[in-house]
Amino acid sequence: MDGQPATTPRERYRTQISAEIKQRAWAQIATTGASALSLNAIAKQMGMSGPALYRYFAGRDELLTELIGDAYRSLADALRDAAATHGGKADGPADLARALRDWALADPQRYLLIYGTPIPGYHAPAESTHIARSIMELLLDAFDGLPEPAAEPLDQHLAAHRAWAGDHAASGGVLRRALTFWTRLHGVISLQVAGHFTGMGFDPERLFDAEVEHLLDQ
Amino acid sequence: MDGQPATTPRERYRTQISAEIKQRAWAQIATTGASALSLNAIAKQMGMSGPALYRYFAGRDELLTELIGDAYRSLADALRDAAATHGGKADGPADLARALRDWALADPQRYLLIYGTPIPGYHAPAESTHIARSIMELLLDAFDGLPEPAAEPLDQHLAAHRAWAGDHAASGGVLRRALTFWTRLHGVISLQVAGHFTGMGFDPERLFDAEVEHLLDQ
DNA sequence: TGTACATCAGTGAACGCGCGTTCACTGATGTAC
DNA sequence: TGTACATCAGTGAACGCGCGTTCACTGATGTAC
Repeated sequence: MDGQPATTPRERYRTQISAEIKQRAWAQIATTGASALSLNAIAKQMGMSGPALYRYFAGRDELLTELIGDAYRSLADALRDAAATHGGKADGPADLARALRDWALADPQRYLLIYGTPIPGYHAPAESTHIARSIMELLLDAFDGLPEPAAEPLDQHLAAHRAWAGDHAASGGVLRRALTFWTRLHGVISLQVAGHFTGMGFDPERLFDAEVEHLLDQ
Repeated sequence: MDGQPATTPRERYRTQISAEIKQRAWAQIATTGASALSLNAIAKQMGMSGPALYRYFAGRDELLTELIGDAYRSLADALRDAAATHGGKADGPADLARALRDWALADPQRYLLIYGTPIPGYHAPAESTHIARSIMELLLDAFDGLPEPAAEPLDQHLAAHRAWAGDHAASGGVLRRALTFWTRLHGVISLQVAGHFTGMGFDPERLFDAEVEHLLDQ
């Protein structure tokens, strides 16, 4: 009758519990940071015993791996949405910038899980490399076709070392602008998220907006 | 006979052991990161029992506080040296940029101790605010007196919210350029240190140098 | 120079904690005939 | 519809670990007379 793959009650239950574990893991990370992520603490919150979680994740590292994957995917989605809703290309980069910023500030620890201090002894899953690359492609798309400013020495180097651009046929100038865009945004965001602007008096958003403004005449 | 404050053998011994503790703490941080800093592990390395360290530091937090203070001071010194050795002002900012980069890459974990993900439950000592401010003053000095480019809307906002500039009489344009300089450099450095450039193919140093190049016509 | 005392670095045992992970198990839910 | 079996979520005890920190103590070093 229905063509969808049948989902048994047990399967539904499984995915539900699995989702709750992740959700509580995120809540924990949001308050105490990723290094304090504890399976036992999550289990206790859910009214279960610690070993029960091993029915859902092979261990702490696997849970962390899934969380990092989710974070990456969530960011990629947010940027893809921002790129899609804006048809006209002229404001493309600016929209991506604001999407990145909103995503980062919505949950700073989630941002830091990806772009913050690497967790000692932990190696990012291979999947994250793919997602990171697809994010870069979104950036390249946003800059591709914009009026190109004067060429710079860096353009040649990037054009010659474009492994990160995949199949994208972006010019050296586009590569440079997209990459510079990316590093500048992270400069403002990471300093803000780590609290280095607190007490300085100015509004970080103004600083961020100014960086975005400079994109087009960069 | 000698006017210096007398240093007894005991005092000398104390400062020596104290220094060795810190040194081993740094070595530990360099390999496993700050969150894994362990008093017991340090004591074991030194062939002492754990509680012995309490003769030198009131606890783990105090040791961390001192390390962070040392890191801040070390960075401030490096930047001050870079500012001092260069008499001509034109290249001042570029020298500061390279000093910052060299300092960060010489010991990435030390850089991350300050600019990376904040340690959960730990609050930076008040001293670090002072040092951070003195660093910003070095930046302002470096930009002060350079030919000023066109004014920007951000200039006014910064001129009106200049708590972080202390007594410095820098113009809005100088405030903006110094601050933007700072965030852009951290963008490149933090992404590199967190490993987000690995496998991308290009040379991060070229990207950094390009950012520095843009300083003067910013 | 010698003796009595004070200082203080370091020890070892102990406390209480939480962690990740394994293991044999109970008991409920689903499946096959 | 009913019975026999398989699946599998969750439990509780246990292992071994390392952590920060306290406490009463030993023994060496320094100080005062």
